[in-house]
Parts: sequence; C-alpha cells; structure tokens
Amino acid sequence: MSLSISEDYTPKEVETAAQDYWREHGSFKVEVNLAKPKFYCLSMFPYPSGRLHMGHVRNYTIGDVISRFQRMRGFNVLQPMGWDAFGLPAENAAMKHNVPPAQWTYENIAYMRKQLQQLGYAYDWDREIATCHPDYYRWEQWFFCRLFEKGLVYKKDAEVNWDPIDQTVLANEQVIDGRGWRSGALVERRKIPQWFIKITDYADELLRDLDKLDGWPERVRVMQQNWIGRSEGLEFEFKVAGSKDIFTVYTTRPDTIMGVTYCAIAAQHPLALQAATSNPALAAFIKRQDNIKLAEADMATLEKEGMDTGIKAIHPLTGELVPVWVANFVLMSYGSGAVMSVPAHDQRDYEFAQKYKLAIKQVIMPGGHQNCDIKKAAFVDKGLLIDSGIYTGLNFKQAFEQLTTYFLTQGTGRKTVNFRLRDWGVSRQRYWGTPIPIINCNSCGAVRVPDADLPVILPVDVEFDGSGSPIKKMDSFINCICPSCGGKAERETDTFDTFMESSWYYTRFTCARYAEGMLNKKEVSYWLDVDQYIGGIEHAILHLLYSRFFHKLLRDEGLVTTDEPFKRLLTQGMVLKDGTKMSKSQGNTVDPEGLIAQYGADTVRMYMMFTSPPDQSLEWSDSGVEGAYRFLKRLWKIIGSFSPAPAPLVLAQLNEVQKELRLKTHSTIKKVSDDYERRQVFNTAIAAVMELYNDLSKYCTTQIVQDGGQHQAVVQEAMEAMVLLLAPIVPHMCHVLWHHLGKQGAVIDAAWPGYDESALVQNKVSIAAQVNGKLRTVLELAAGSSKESIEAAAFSNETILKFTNGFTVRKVIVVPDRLINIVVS
RNA sequence: GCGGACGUGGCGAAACGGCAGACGCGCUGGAUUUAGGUUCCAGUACCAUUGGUGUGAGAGUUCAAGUCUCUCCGUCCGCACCA
Repeated sequence: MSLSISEDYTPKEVETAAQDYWREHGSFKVEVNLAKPKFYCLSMFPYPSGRLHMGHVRNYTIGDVISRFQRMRGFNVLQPMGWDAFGLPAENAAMKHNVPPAQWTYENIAYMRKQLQQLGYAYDWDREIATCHPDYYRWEQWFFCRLFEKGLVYKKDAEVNWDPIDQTVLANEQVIDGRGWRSGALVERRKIPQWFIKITDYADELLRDLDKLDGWPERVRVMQQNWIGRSEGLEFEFKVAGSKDIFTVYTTRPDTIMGVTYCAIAAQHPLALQAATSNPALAAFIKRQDNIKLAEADMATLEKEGMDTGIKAIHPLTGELVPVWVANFVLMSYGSGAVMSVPAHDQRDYEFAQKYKLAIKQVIMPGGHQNCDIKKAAFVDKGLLIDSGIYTGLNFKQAFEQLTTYFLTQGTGRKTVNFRLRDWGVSRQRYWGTPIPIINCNSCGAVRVPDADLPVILPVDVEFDGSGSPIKKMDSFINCICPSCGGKAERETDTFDTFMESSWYYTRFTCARYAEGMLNKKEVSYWLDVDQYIGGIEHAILHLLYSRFFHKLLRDEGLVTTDEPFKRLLTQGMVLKDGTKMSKSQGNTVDPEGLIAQYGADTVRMYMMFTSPPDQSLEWSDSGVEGAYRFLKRLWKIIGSFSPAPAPLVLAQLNEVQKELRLKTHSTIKKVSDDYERRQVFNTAIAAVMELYNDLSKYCTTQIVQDGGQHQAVVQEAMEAMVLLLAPIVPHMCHVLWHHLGKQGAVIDAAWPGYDESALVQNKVSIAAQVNGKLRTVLELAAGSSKESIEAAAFSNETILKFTNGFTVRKVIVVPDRLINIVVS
C-alpha cells in the first residue's frame, strides 16, 4: 500500500486506491462454488432515467452493505446490477430531444454505470443486463410462447385511455383531470383487444404462499393479501320482469338478500345498453361515463351517480319487483358488472338510496349490545336476520348456508370464491418495449412466432412524430408470413408491459450470458433463491406480486425448483428534502455526483446509512453530511497516528481501564453484528462504532502509552474491530486502514469479527429503582444479585424510603440485573 | 374512497413492554488560530429551588406503555398503462 496514512484524509486518493485494487483483482466476480455457501443479494435494478438520484444511492448502498457483510461472514456473494431499460420516459425523451429511445437509453446506462462505479459498489459487472437488449427479451418472448401453448394467456377486449387528438393511448399518469397531458383533449375510454396472462389461476397459491415468506415485512404480506382479496360468497340470478333476460350478481352477504330494494348495473352492461336504445336520457348518461379516468382511485372518489333504466328485476325470494339502476361505481370489468343493492346494510348502497330516494329495508338486527339507527347510517356488521320470512332469527353463517342451498336446488345460484385480483393485462400500445411475439393471420387467428424466428427484434432506427408507436406504421415490421398456413399475415405491434421484464430479471442474473436457453439449470440451482432483496416500498404490491407469479410460472415450466423468489425482503423508505419527496418537479434534488466530488463516496454512503433506519424515509440534510465526513476524518486520524505493535494480548495483565475498553470493543462487536444480521438497521450500528471511537479516544488521551505492553494490544484490538465493523459501509477507507494496522490481505476478505463472551462479563450493574413505576434512583449492585438482595438494597436506600415511608407496600417486582418496582398505596 | 404504514427535543433519530432522548447535526461557552475555517474540551428536552411535566389527541390493558388495544387527527406509500 503506497498511500501514506500520516497525511490528511483525501477521499479521492483513498477511493481510487481501493477501487483499483478491486478491479485489478477481479474482487467481485463470482462463479458457482459448490464448496462454499452462496448468498444472493439483489437490489431492485433502476430505470436508466439519466442520472442517479439519492433514492438509488440509498437503495444500492443498503444492498452493498449487506453483500459485503455476508462476504465477510464467509459466503460466496452474488451481487449483480442491470437496467430496467424499457419504458415510457425514453419515448418522451425521443419526442422532446429528437433522439431515438435506444440511443437515449444506452447513453443513460453508460453514464449511470460510471456513477455506480464511483460509489464503489461490489457488483459483478460481468453479469450486467439491459432488458432492452434482444439477448434478454428474446427469452421473455420465448417464455410467453410457452404460456401461449399452455393456454395461460388469452386475448380479450379491454379499455384504455384514448386521446382523440394525439390519436394515441395514454398511461394513467398521462391523464390529468380527465384530459391528455400534451393535447389537453378530453380522454375517452376505448375498448381494444389485448393480451392477458392468467394470474387468477394462481390466486390461491399466491395467497397461500404468503405464509412461507417469513423474511418479508408483515405489512407487505398484508397488502398483498388484501390485493388478492379472496372472498366467499353467493352468485345468483335475477330475472328481468316481462322478458327472458337474466343477470347475475355476486354477494358476500347473502344474509341480506331480503333487504334488496334495487339492483345496480354498469353503464356498459348489456341490459343498460339495450334499455338506452329507447331512452335518450339514459343513452346520454351512459355516454357521459366514457370520459372517466380508468384509475381505481378516481373511480372511488367519484360522486355517486345513477339513472333508472326502467327495467324491473324480480326478487328471487319474494317475487317483488325491484328497480334496476345504472350506477357509475359499478364496473363492467369487475365480476358480472351488476350488483344487488341493500341500502340498509351497505354504506355505498345507503348513500345512493338516500340520493335517489330509493327504499331502505332493514333485515339485520345487531346482536349483543350494539345499537343501530337505520335512519342515520347503514348497519354493516353481521347480526341476526329480521323480517326475512323463514330465515328470520338466523345468524350470518346459518343464513349463508341455507340460502346457498336454496339457490343451488333452484339451479339459479351457487357458492363461489371470488378474487379481487384481476388477470394481468400485458399489452401496451407503445413502441419502447418487448414486441409481443404473435402473428395475426386472417385464416389462422393469433399464431405464436416459432422458436426459430425468435427474437422478434424491435427496430431501433425510428423517428417519433408524436402520434403513437412508430412500428405501428412500419410495413417492414408488420408484414410477415403466417407460420401456420404460409399466407400473408401481420405482426402484433403492441409491446409488453415493462413489469414483464422486471418479473424475471433476478433469475437471468445467475446466467446472464447463457445463449442456449432462458436459464442455465446449474447456475439457477446454485444461486436461487434471492437471499436478500432490497427495494422501495412503492413496489410492495405490483412488482413483487408479478415476480412471485412469474416464479411459479417458471417453476411449472421446470426452469426453477422453488416456490418463491425472494427469501428476505427489505423495503427502503424514500429520500426527502424539506419534508417532501426529492424530485425534479419540486426542484429539491441533491446531486450525488457533486457530493462524491466534495466528500468522497465513503462519506455519502456513511451519511445515507447513518441518518435513518433503512425502512424509514430519510430526511436530507447538508450539515448531516458534514458530520459523517468529520467522523471519517477523526477515524482516519486516530488510526493513522497509531503505530501497530505486535504485542500479544495477555488477559491476565490487563488493568481495570483496559478491561473496560475491551468490554466496549466486544459489546460493540456483539451489538453491531446483531444490527447487520437480524435487525438490518445500520444507523444504530454506526452509532455503536462511534461510541467505541469516543471511548477509545478518551482512553488514548488519558492513558500513558506503555510500549509493548497491554496498552498497545487493547488499542489495536479496538481499532481492528472498528475497521472490520465499518468495512461494509465505508469500504474504501477501511481497505487502506486495514493495511495500516499491519494486516495482510484485503479487508473484504477478512473474517467478520467474533466477540469474546468473557470480555462482556461485568461485575457491577445499575438497577433502576422505581416506586409506583416512577424512577427514583439507580442502585449499583453486583451483577447477578438475587431478588432478595436487590429488595434489601432498595429498602435500605434513603431516596426510596422517602417515597415509601407512610405507605403500605402492595407489591414488589424485580427484573434481575435491570429493575425493581415497588408498588405502594 | 379502499388497503398499508408512520407521528418522540431546535433537526435526523435511539429506546427489541422495564432508567425516554444513545449517536449525530445545530446551538451556547471555552481552548488553539492574526482572522475566518479546521481541530479539541464542556454544556444542551421543558418548567421550577428538593421536584414536577413530557413521545400527534383522547380512552383502555399492565406492577410498568413511545412500544400492546380502540377511537380521532395529520403525513406518507399503493390502487392494476410511471417505474
């Protein structure tokens, strides 16, 4: 090591030296080694938007810290990096700057790769993936074809946001207040044929296997469970009065059927459309519903509106006629597009009935001590049936069973399990995505592209004119021969949802350059599953659910052998400045590059890890960065000014002060190891090392140096511990300091330190002494004192007696070595 | 609207039902310095004199609650075509 440590801390030199070493030694290249346990640590790959932002820096620092820690613990660590390279921003950039999306994307990748390298992340760059590269997406096309053959994909009409001026389909985020973001035109809903993957076939398994994910945050599992939304209910028919028509509804509350006073159907329901032909007002109402944004959140906050169709439905139990209304909150795409309405026992139905003066009939009475007033609000809890003919007096469960049996014997209904989860629509009417490998033939229909013709390559030499995808007008791309009949046919011009690429990239990292197939069995069986996955909480549902689904599809294709992709999940919080999310539009971004230039990568990494625990949001502060920098300078100085000595540690020769320092060293190792491994909180780990530094610094300034004695040995031990414990977070500096401490080899290859139990033994402990739960004094007692002696000590303490005298002692609680609480009255 | 989380000093936070505020920032005072900066030392929740009060608000469970339960308020994430 040529770097002189007696000088001031110069991050640039330190970081160049360490990074040169890693590069020259190929330190982070990994391959299968069956003799060694593996650890696959993955951070969610970025969209190559142009420059790294602080959210990336945080995400990738967490991943790198865990990777380096696990390496020191003896694992063969795979930490790859790649690019989620397809997506909308590339097309926007193309229109704005007149650059083809491919060029824009690859330039961004080159720039961001350089930024990641500056931060010193321990990636195996030989495995780098860009999803927009044909070597990647060809296998996605191949896999889609396998699903096609298995009948797991299908085509159906589905609604999109249509911009009538730009003549293009808009993403939800491109619709602002019901208008197209560029044209300002009122957005219409339009139905077009699209491809779907049958995720609902796996709904039960996706729900059930959440139980296996004990390394996932509880909140993510709960969110997924609610998203899948399994419910059991009754599906039954209503007959339309004076007609042969019937329509089906689904309810989870069959016990309230006697309370049905109307039915509500979607604007696009066949009955509504039929009724509209002879009812201009209704037709106009239905037409108005076309301009509503597709997003569920907008739908839910919509003012509830409806209109009577004039149709009457026959109540299946009473035979009474109930009106059928069109309602804007009933969606054709959910269930059957029709619901039974029980205003007395459903809040939304209640509000609708109030608004349109529809009847409200109470049929459930609260059990127990509950009160309810139907005049004020719906009573939505379960209770006992009233005014329900032969069902009166039953509870929910009994009514559910008897009613489902009734409908079953009538042949007009059945018990069903329903999921909120809908099939995954993967078609996008965009250019910058994976071409869907389908050929449409007039005589053969939709035919998959044969394996030999894969990949279907996306043409990259394109120009954007602002209206739709360029390949939709590119005859050379569209015109082709039907692989089935040999006749003229047209290629599918839609591309895949970009969630497709990110649903399986973690598997491809195990064999990124494999050309003989989608996945290499040998690599996959060694590296998978991902042991640690790290990414933003915003991906808690969609990306993580699609990936779990894809893993099961891969399993059923024989490509992987496990049920779940990610053993342990860490969801990191956002990076904020001035209390709001850092974003370009807010103008409150902090550029990581400038900070690296000013303070070095180690300071940036350290600050990121020190400021908050990983799963909380992180509030940016410039002065906080200064603090991290100062600490690193101090660390550099104290170790730099120390001359390492070979003096062996002789426990019997330690004096009391040296024993205390040693206690601090080893309790720090214990605490920090637990923080890294079990708790995954790095701010407290750093704080603990800072405490050790403070103790060491105090020790060094107050103790007289005795060369060759135990002084040197305990200081050396403390310094080695600090360097090892910080090495995953501050890898460049620790690389240099390690050599300065006289160590052979690189710190990345050093073993994680263990702690000496015997160093942790304390002979005295402080015990909190409380009276009625309030702290009154602290007792200094021998460690391991018996309950009796703690009590005796408390009752002979002046302060305690001051608060107990004149009262009767009711109870005494003693927690050995920690606390005594005396309850008096 | 629905689902999920979060709310603690001037600020970022710690406390894994058992001593609230570790660690860091900032601030105040002091030392070093021609000065500024750096570095080092001491202090720093609030109110008051022994002591009292404090973890968004209110209730509850417990010997003991920032932590568990419920209600409310606020903020954030997701809501299926942003990634």
